[in-house]
Amino acid sequence: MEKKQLIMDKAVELFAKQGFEATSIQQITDHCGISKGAFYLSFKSKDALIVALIDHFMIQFTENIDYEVKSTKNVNDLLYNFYYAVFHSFHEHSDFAKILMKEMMQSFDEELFLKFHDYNGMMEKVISSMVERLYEDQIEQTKYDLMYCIKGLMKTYSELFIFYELPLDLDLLARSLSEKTMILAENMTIPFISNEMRESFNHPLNEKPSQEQILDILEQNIAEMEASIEKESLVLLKQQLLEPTLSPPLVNGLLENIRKHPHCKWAAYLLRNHFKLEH
Amino acid sequence: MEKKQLIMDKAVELFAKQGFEATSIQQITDHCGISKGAFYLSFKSKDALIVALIDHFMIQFTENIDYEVKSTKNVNDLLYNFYYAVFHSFHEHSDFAKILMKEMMQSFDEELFLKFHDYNGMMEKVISSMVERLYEDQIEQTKYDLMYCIKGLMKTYSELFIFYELPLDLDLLARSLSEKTMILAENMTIPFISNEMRESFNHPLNEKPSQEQILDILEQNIAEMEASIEKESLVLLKQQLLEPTLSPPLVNGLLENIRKHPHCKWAAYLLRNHFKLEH
DNA sequence: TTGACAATTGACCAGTCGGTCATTAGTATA
DNA sequence: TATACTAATGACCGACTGGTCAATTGTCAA
Repeated sequence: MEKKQLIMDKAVELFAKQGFEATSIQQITDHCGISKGAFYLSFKSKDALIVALIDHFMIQFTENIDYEVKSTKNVNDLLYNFYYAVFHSFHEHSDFAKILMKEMMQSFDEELFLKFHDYNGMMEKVISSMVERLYEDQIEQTKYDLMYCIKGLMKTYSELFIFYELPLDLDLLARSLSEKTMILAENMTIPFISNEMRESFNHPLNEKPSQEQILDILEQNIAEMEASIEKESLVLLKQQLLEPTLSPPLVNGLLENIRKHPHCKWAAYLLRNHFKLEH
Repeated sequence: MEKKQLIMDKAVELFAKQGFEATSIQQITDHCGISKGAFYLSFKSKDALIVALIDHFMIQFTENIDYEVKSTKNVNDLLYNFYYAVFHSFHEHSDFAKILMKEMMQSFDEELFLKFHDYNGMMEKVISSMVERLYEDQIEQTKYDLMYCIKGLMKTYSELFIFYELPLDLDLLARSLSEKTMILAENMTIPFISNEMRESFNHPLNEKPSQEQILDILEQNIAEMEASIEKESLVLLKQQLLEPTLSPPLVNGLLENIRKHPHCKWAAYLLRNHFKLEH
């Protein structure tokens, strides 16, 4: 299994440098010191590799931001923590961030397109819930504009340190962008994005995952993990999913146990939303 | 020569739909109803085609915005006219805008990268001069942040109607974004982008074109045009460049004559900057 | 040491690509 | 009609791609 990880690590490097289409499997396997045949023992195709990469990183990214927003109690810290977490994640995985920015715009493959669409929808949900917590119904008219401004700031300021390799003052950046966001939220009067407009490029794909789907993922995670606190926590959470007996603090603690494990991030995100825990 | 235009038109359609790399020359020639060999009578390679496309549209785009900003007398209309012109151009050439957004991020080819860099630099100059006219030295600290916010708004709101095909209320959009920009300019206090930072991803490429270079371009334009008012204007402007005799209004009138002709946009832009005409 | 099994290899395949060029079709002049 | 010229064609080329699979190597229990 660590062969899979090796391939993913080296592939991310090459994709970031040259792009997905421009990188051949031969290059990847040369870079790994393995044969071409060995690649196909770990991934059934080149497309399967990029899908695995996107899932691997996007799940971590989405979960991190979601957790940060949900676990911030003081509303005054919300924007700061959000931006800090966003750019911290981008910076930590800057090679993947490069791939994301390059390929997101031109995923002609149906499966990839839907994937990006889904993760985009999740991110919008996180931003939306943050905006609602911040301003409740004060900015009903301009809510969607504010969300798009936040996304615009994220994108533009990301490019600065993703494509140019600058030292990054995360604290200053988060303070600067949260100030900009607050200024906009409190002064905007002319919305451009209406409710109907948003619905016309609707998100019919972003269905809530059913309990069965969550169960599947849990069982899969449990199966592929060695004995550990994380594994026991997963088993307990699975029981809780089937028949709730534990109190919220206990459930929350179990989630804290598993969320640090990279392979459990997705399960943690789904369960947190399922149990409607705010932190 | 109109074969060249046919190929460019059809290629833009296909590139917008499928991307540059994913579109083969065979597809383009099939779509044009010509043979593969005929393609190579008009362009020496596939790369030469995309370079020609980028130049063709970027020159028009840059020139349009520059003209709009320079010719707006009333400072109160400046932002509105700027955004209106930007999105009007994007909308008018939405197929090319798609290509631009997709390929700009991943131009591994040295020549293309420098081209994008150059046009980006020109666009920043236009925005910079606009910001300076609007706020002079009131916002020295936050000037670059404001510029990046403007670019962020442009990018994010472009996606709305470039990738989803929505009806576009240009007036509302321009009003909405210019309000946002003004709010930011007047209230921002925490800059993130410092002078030193900007210099570290510097623009050493964006040299002023020399008089000789402008002359070259003028002569090239004159040579490939049939007799017309535009051609005569070009000849007069060439003389003016060599030894200035005409008064500013006359020069301005000549520029007005040529700027509507697609092939003269570039010359008009260069000359306007050379003669330092404000409108 | 043997033999059964799993892991790994890289030559090979069919297909696509950008690009070339001998050949052909079209056209205007004499 | 014959000639001279250009415009246009598409079969062909070499390079490279993602993917396969018979052959080889490595591993470990008997």
